[in-house]
Amino acid sequence: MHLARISKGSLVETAIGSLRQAIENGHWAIGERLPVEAQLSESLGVSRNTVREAVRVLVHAGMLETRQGDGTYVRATKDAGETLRRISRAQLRDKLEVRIMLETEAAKLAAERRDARDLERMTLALDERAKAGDDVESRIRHDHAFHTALVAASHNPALSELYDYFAHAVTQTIELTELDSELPEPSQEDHELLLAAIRRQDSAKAETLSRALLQPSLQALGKTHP
Amino acid sequence: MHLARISKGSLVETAIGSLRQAIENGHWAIGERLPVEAQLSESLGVSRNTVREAVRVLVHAGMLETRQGDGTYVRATKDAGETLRRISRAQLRDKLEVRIMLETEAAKLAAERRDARDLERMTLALDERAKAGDDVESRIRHDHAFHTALVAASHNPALSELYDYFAHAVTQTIELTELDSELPEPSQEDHELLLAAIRRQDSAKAETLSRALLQPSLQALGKTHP
DNA sequence: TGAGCACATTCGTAGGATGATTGGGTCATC
DNA sequence: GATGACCCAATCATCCTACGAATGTGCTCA
Repeated sequence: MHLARISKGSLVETAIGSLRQAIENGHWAIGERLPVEAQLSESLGVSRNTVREAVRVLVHAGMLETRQGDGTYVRATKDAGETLRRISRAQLRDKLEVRIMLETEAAKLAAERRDARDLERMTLALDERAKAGDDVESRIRHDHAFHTALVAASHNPALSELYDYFAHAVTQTIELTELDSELPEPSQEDHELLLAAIRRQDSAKAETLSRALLQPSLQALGKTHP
Repeated sequence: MHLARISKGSLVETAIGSLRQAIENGHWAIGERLPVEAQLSESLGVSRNTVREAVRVLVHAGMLETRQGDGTYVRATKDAGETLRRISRAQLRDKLEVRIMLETEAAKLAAERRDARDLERMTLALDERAKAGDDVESRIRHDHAFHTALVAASHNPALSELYDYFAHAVTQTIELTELDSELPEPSQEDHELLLAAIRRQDSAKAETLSRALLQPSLQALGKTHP
């Protein structure tokens, strides 16, 4: 049996929740200035230190902005941190699916936008990957470098950042659950073909090959895996 | 001429950077316990309050975990918050491009996985959108509901969360820069066709229609827009 | 009019004090 | 020996007061 915890969390967490909800409900509009810390401290019934920790968290979540000597202002009504927290709780299969779609779209764009430097980086990483041979640790490192270079060749920084996050999240989960051995590993040839498609700017082929690269891993995962 | 700022930010920000780098460099392994607050306070040369604010931020970034009466432990070596911060700084065009690719992939999946409830929600939202007529505020609200329902029909929570974030980020930026009037608005017919494709599980058509829906907006944006 | 300065306001940092929680050790009991 | 109650040190959580730093405002004075 599972008993719910009595306390909903620390005072700081409660304060974060109150402030977040007030902002999401539009209690303060974007650009508007919040009451001063002392005022918030009194309203929330906690000390100024506690308010400061809560505000600092929301600042890093992109909701607030503080300016010393001026005040605290609302920057956004959506909590970016909460978004990632929910994503991190998603199932491995779903995260891997997102990673694959990000990489596939990146491959398409890369085929259209790649320049000489992009090709150079991808080629180098792939060569190193081949040289790694049975050195698993080295092969994984250069494999990662190749995929990162591929996504970077899309010349979309937002996409690159997002891919890095999902690739890292997926890798870490796989390592922690020790699923490595159960998952199929894409061959060097598949990688070479993908790079070749991008080199000759064959966007459609790059899409197909990229998707095929990790699709087996996705199918090896049941919906039951965390 | 532009002079670099002397200080990289407040002491708390500096402390966050130090701790983050130490963790990323593996100074403490995952699961390992950090020194106590007093120790960190001395090592970083800042007060304990400052350390606490920094640690609290990293806890919400998913890197650390604190347990009262026990200690502070490393949970991950990548800072999820930093990822979103970089994404939020990306150009509007890049974010819109990511939003479009997320929605397009979602449309494909939705065509395969949608159930009766999904179709019901999408149909309802689209009908309301039509009824809204010249009521811009209402039309936007139901348009948003339709797109959210469409992505939800992919039955991938991670994808849904991600889409919500980008849709929100794009919408907010557009509103703040008052670009609304310059951007083309997809017609009701285009939406109806997309829903029809999803209803008859025509994945390929859903992909094409979804991409076509927002592609004009993307092209209306130059790389120069923030 | 305009430049510069004084000042109140506000966030930033420091240090100490106390409470709450946890984990481990001790010890009596069976 | 196993078990449970209890104590205790370590650690985070919260609060308080004080002072520093930065900002915006309004006033002074040339």
